[in-house]
Amino acid sequence: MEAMPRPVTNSRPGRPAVTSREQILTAARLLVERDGVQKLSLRRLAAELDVGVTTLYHHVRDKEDLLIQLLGHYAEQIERPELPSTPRDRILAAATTMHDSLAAMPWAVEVLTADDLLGESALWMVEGIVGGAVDAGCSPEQAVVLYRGIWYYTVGELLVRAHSARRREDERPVYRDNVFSGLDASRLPHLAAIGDRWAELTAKDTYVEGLRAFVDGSLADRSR
Amino acid sequence: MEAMPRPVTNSRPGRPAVTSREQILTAARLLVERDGVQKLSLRRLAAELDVGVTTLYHHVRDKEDLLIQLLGHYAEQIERPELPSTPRDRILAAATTMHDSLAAMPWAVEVLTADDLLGESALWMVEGIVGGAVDAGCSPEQAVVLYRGIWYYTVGELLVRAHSARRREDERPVYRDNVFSGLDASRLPHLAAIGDRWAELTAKDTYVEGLRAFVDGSLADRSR
DNA sequence: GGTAGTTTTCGAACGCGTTCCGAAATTAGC
DNA sequence: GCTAATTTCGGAACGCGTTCGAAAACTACC
Repeated sequence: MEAMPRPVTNSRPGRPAVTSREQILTAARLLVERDGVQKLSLRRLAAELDVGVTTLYHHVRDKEDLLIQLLGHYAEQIERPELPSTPRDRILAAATTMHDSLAAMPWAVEVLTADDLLGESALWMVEGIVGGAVDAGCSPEQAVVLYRGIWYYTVGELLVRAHSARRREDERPVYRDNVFSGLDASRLPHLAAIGDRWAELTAKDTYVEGLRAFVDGSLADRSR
Repeated sequence: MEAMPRPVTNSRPGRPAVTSREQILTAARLLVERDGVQKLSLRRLAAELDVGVTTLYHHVRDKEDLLIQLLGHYAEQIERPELPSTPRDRILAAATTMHDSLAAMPWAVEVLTADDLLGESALWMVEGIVGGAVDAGCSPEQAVVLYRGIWYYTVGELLVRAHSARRREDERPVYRDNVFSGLDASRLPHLAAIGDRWAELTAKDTYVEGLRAFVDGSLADRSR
């Protein structure tokens, strides 16, 4: 974090910058990996870089922007698996990679809704899904609808599960667990029949199961 | 917000409460409807009730708790439509009601991931989905998986769309619009083929379309 | 009436994201 | 060299959610 000697002529007028977007992102990554994303604040980041807090705002628009760019950094490191040649399986594989990669970055959930995805370097996964859909006989419109559905489903799953995981850490009771015990069996017969098993059933990871259902259902009513 | 004269004997020991959960929620609702959810802060709320800020923390655990309870209040007002008798259509109708009700409360997105749903008064929608699935031949396990998939998909759709809507308000450019113009057609052929139409295609509301695909795909591989 | 126990209130303080605006440090033109 | 333009820096301040702890207001019991 040492200020290195700059070239005497710096092409542009104005006060020379003491830091850069690149340095900020590197430091942010360091902080996230060292202390967790919860501890990442602009003030800490500025302190780490030995820079005024507001200085950061000349390089990133706001904290969300920072996190999005950080996500982009990580997205470049996602290793790209060999996608299957069958269209349907290609869709499933790309979506699963997308999901698992994001699930492996627990801090990412805070910005998941921000952008359709993780940046240019991760578009190959979108391509895998859209291309698979087209190869399976979908029109471009249907392919985009399919991709968006997968994205919604994936984001929802990640956010809801991350939230309930955080709750469990804080030892706050999960709301539903209490409600499902004493249900009015005449008004809500099926829920009452499930009863206590609800907690157990919602604990299971069923991402791929739902994904398969969604993809198969989408491909079933494609044109031609 | 006047302190009304209390009965001389108050059953419980301790300093008498100057406000109640009920009053807090009512005031919060007022603030939300008057100034929007963005302006709802515990400080404003305390000022509205003429009460110290920290006093609120004896009636609600934190702001998220407040919003969840607020959501529960609103959920009671969701009018309950006649659900179709066909299992599949019943699922679709219940899910659509769930989605549309939440979409009509734009402030609700801030807590959507918090709970599986909107409180006890809205369980009839869950019952509609789970019951429909069971009536269609699903096992209880499959029914719960189906419900959770719908919930993930719905939450994801609401959050992503709410986020991009907020972006549009702030006049921040949507990231993807810029990226999709110049794509490497050799690496990402299908995305390049779609090109500029991406923005237009993602603008459309395709919730029900995806929902139908998901439900049909789930029901297709049910037991028996 | 006094004292103990209980519950609620609320001011003070912390760290946070963000905005404002004047100061500082550089280049370009004279 | 001087001045103007330009760009970045960073201190001060705002409102926010949240925590802490001491004081207040009540009941119950002696």
